[in-house]
Amino acid sequence: MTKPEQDRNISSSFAKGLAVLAVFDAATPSMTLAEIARRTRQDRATARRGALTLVQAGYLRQQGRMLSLTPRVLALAGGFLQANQFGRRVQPILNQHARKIDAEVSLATLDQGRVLLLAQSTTEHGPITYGFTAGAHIPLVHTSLGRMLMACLAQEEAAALLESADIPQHTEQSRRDAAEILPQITKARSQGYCLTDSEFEPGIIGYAVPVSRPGQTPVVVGSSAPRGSDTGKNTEALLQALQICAADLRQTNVVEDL
Amino acid sequence: MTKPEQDRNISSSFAKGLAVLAVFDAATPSMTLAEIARRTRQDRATARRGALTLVQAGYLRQQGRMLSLTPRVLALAGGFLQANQFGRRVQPILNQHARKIDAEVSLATLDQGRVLLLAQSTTEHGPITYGFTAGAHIPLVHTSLGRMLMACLAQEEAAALLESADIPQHTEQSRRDAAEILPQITKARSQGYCLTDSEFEPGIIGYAVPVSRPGQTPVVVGSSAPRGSDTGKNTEALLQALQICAADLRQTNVVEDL
DNA sequence: TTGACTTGGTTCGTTATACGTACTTATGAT
DNA sequence: ATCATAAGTACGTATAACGAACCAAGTCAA
Repeated sequence: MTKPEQDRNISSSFAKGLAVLAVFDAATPSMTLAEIARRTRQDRATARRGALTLVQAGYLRQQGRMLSLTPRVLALAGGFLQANQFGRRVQPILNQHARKIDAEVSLATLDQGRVLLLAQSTTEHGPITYGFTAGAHIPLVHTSLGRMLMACLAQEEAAALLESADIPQHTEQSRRDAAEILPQITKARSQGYCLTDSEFEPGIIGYAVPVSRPGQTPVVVGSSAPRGSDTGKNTEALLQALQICAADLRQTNVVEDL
Repeated sequence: MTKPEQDRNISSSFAKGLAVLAVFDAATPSMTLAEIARRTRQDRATARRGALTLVQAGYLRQQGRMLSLTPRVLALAGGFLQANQFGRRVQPILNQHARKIDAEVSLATLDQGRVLLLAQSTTEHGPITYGFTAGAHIPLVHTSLGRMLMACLAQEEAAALLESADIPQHTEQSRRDAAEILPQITKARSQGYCLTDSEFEPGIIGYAVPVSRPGQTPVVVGSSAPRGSDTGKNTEALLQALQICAADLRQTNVVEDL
């Protein structure tokens, strides 16, 4: 037939099941079977089998007709975090610098065109907290982390990614034109850091610098602070602190291969 | 035939694939195909299909003949953490009390008979850090967290769990006899807290108190500190702080249903 | 060197199994 | 009541997962 040569090395049922697990994100923490089927574009019966299998495996729990994730999914992430020594090597560095600059410091990478938060300092001092956690997806085009990540890519890749991304309007200052944003990315790449001003949260300036070396999987660290009177002076200090943080992280070699 | 009546609602291929994903834990962060097959007790060809599917889905990466987890698994955990407001509600509470008592505070639950770390304060002050992260499995029988978790179960359940658990010898002080440990659990249940002394790390005292209400899924918070001259006085203060921490967590209602 | 062993990859016939349609039974809102 | 949506059940069919058998390449010991 005109069948697209189904790869015998790939288990399609497994792939479909994984898709079911993956639809549970921050936006939709608990869903009905019908909803899962719709979002995964799977047949209801198929989605149901996948979901019930996940329930039996302990990754989903069913209360009434709603399905939601169980803590067991954390164990999957735990494997990654432990393997890469996040607890022992990464987190201390983030915390140390966070305390120094008195603001939250975040480590992020790209995951299927979205910004994936890998780790985050969790000292209490920071004036702002968005409530993000490791594993959270954050906006791509209007955050310093996202733009710096795109700047880690080659120009064409960044342009393509930006093109395919949707551009929401978080604040009045959010730039909405890709033609206006791309130069910002180019600039970030050449100067080695990225600043955003009020494009995600009004009055908040975002700072980000790269951690990964050119060619590697993009990884960046960033922070944010409210715009104040001494912003100019602070910017200098913050960026410098982030650069040191990035250097410390590079030395651990844990971000070598993500 | 004598077939064990395979449930038509469960996708066995999917379940097998999940098993492949789950073998990647802290002990074995990267494995070969043959190793995966052995540990999952699957046919080599079957394990290979599962692993390749995971690679294609982006959860595993292949370098040479070694397979390891990608950061994408964090996104799965992120769904759970965001859904339960860990970043916004849980983490701040843990940090706050950690700072007060100047030690790491951990939140844990039971997952298939093992202790699963849900979250952890990450202030830098604490004198000791084991490098555990959210999603890590920690010892069950020789930690205060583990024993307090067992104490949250009914006596028979706890006994059964203890019976089935293996009892390693982390230190010279590690009690190795279940008949000696069970009373400790009973005691923890009746007095509402649990202490362990040097059974996991020499010279370290572990403290834990329950968070969940009786009947709910067991959840506990705990901390640890080196044994000092003023231990007795500290114990009082630490336990009290943990109790308050637990009460604060209860008020958030986020641990209601895990 | 040889030989025994492990690993990764491929092929392929068989059969188990996942699929999806169709139908029935809840649930809930208007 | 009706209409709409969700969940559960059943089953015939097509397919896709299975695992045995195979080859090739590497590893280690004798």
